[in-house]
Amino acid sequence: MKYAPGSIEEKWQKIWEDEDAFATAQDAPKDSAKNTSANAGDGSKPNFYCLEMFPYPSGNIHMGHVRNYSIGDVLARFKRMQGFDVLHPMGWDAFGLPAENAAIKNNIHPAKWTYSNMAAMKKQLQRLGYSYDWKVEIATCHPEYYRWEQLFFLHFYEKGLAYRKKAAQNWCPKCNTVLANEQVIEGLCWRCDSQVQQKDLTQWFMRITDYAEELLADLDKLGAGWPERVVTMQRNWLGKSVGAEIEFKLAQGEGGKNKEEGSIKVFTTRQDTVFGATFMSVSCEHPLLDQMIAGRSQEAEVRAFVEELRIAAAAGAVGAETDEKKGVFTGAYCKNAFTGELMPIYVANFVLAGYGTGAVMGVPAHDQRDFDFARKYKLPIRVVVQPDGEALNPDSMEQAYDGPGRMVNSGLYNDSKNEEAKVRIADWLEDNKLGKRTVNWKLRDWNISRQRYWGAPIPIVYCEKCGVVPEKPENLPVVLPLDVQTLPDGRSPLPEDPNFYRCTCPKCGGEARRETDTMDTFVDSSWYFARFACAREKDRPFDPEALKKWLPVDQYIGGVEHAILHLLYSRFFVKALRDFGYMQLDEPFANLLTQGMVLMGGAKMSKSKGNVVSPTEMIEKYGADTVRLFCLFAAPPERDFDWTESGIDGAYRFVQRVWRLAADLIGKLPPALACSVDPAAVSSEAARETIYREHAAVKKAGDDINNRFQFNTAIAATMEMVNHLYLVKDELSDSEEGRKTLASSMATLLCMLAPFTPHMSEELWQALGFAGRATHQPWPVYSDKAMQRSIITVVVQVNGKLRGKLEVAADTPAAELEKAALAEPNIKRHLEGLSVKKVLHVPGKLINVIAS
RNA sequence: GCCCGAGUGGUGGAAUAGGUAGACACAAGGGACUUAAAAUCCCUCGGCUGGAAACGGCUGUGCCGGUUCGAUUCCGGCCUCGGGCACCA
Repeated sequence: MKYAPGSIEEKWQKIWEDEDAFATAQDAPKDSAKNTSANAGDGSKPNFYCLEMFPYPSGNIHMGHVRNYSIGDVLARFKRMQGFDVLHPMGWDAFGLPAENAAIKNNIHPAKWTYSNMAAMKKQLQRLGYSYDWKVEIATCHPEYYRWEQLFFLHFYEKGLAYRKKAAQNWCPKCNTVLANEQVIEGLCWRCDSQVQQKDLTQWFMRITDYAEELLADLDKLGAGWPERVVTMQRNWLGKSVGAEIEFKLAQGEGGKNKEEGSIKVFTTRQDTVFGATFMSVSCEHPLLDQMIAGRSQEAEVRAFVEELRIAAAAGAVGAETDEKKGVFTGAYCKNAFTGELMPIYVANFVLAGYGTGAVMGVPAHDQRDFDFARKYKLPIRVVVQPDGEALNPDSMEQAYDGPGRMVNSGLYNDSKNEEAKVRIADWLEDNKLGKRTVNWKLRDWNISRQRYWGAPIPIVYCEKCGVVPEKPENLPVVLPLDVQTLPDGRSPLPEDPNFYRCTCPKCGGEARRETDTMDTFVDSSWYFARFACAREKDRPFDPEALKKWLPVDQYIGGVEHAILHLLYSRFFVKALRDFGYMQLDEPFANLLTQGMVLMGGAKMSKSKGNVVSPTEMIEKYGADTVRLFCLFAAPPERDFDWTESGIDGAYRFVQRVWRLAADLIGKLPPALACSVDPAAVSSEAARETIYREHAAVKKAGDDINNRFQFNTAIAATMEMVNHLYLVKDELSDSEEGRKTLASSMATLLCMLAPFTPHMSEELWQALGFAGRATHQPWPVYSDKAMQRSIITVVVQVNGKLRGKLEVAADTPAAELEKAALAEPNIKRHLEGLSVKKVLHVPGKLINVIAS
């Protein structure tokens, strides 16, 4: 019986499909509720939602997909064997730019390109034997999907959570569209690495900042189920700073001829250092700037400086910490209400217009950047916080001091701790209406407008009479027209397609123009996991009962590159949908596994580097089972691993080794179930040892899969079992009890391998004459009794060093054991000339003789 | 600069609760089978070292120190690599 993976795999994929082997009970029972306990006790089947990040239909799956989906599939299959009702769906993140680029390049319609890619990739996924319930497949480019997204947009709009704003936006010249802040990585476009520019545009925003506090607070809830670094990355991205806003009134400076009106507000986390504020710096976009410099001798110089910064920003030369701190005096002053002193106002290149108030009070003694700036422009430095046991001298300081200490030069706050002063000064600001406590976030609202064609239309209409008018829910979906020609320069055809943009105003019925921007595709992927729970729902986006049953996702698996983008947007969406009344859920993903990359020669696989391994070729050569097995055996899932030819060869060898082992036993074994032989019922040592190893392997593999996602060691456990079975199979084949033992072990082995190499397991399960399907077997149950060995090895140490081993009966009394340990020749030798102080005994493990 | 994570054989990696370091593989070497090769099956495999052998000794988990009968594991300090954030006031 030769191992021919191709035909076996095809055979079983067909059978699984015919038998609808991976169907989920989509009609949730009426009183369903999230129930993830394997022993619910009430007879209902516990449920488990296993989800892998759905792919963009580029046309071909790559090894990263194979790894991602193999991890998910092992878990889904394992959970089914454990008795869970498992939802394991797959779909397509089908809108997006590559479809348009391909359209331009190959002169094919984006829709056609996308749909044929989806079909091709679906075949590839099926070829890998993944246990998806394809009946709930979804594609975000389908109007039946995005109609609900458009409905959600109307809710966002109605609640003021979607709004239009003109502002400087991140613009990618290559993609011809704006980008959200999250999509700009170190000043470059996340997709094409082009230098991002700034452009003034009117765009639609989602008010994600309204949820900042909750997004931050709920990170704590995720703690146990999410990798710490993802939580940290989100926390940093939200960027909460607690401090105060302080108002500084403009004041008459020397020879001031200008009328000084208004005030400059700053945000600071260090209001305790306000007595040390000796100058003010503002961004070049500060609203009071024009007024401050108008007619002053400094005007020309300031304008030149501002222009210089603007050119740099437009070219994408975004400021970095390493850039030289530069500024120009405006000629204007403001007054520090605490010291009564005048503070010169500078325009400075390091002040961000978009953070805080666009103005910063300069406290040179206690902020490094202000310190550098003050030294450069000869501005006064005043120490107001003294660290314990050290006296800072403003003239000799070499760097700012930003640690804790006692207040000095700060009027009535002197001598108090700076943390106390922080509170009292905040109180004072509020009492005297010169400021207030406030919180600042790094998080910005989410720009979701894209000047692209292949996306979900934003359901908004512009009417000359009524202004911005939301589409009526009953008019949804606003269908993206498919009968358009993509434009060669990448611009969207929608603004030039009257059939699309011409419409009637939902309010007054007059002629109006449709919004021609489409939604960021990250909107599409921010709620797909919920739709999977009730994908066939026709008249509403969700069936609340189904959501209650399946959400949150019990295990979400995907690449860490989505740590901020997708995972943050999805969390926001769930909270918003909850507030719209669609779900009772705070967080979408209870547990998150971020899998590592598949590398080749230490580098990420990429076409340009020429180090790509095609999954299709590998499957042809070795079969899907081997490819799956290797992806999981090479390393633990979170870690990157290197693809090696010899590595997959090894996996292939193992698969064949199992095959030969079973082939040799076909027709010789009685039908059996996993773990079905009582060790007390066998007489031979070989049989007992085999049963012992069988149960130990089940325990280890189950633990490794369930609690640790350590698939590599779970596989290692099956390998050890196979190695052992090779050694004993001839001996055991000779007796009735031996054949029973072998049959039980083989059943156990095939069950344990079923999540990893499902086709081979099915085929051998059938060939050995076992009943039913390997896929539908319960996960084997080990018994502690079967794992009790009668002879155990006890390690003997002298002063913590291994000096000998004792093979003894497991029930040897402790005193006798210790005696035997001391009598062991090598131990005796090491104790020569020493006196025994103590004998430490860890039962069943070791004896440590402490002597000196 | 700040915040995470990781450093273990020739290689990928094990050691789950402080208790036999190197499971399981890959590579390498040897043997059996074969006319031969491949495949397969079996054995060896951290370094140094004693012994004919059986079996021992020393050393060893990035570096230095600490706690402990005992440390890859805990604590303190450092080094290197990887990742994230980065003019955030």
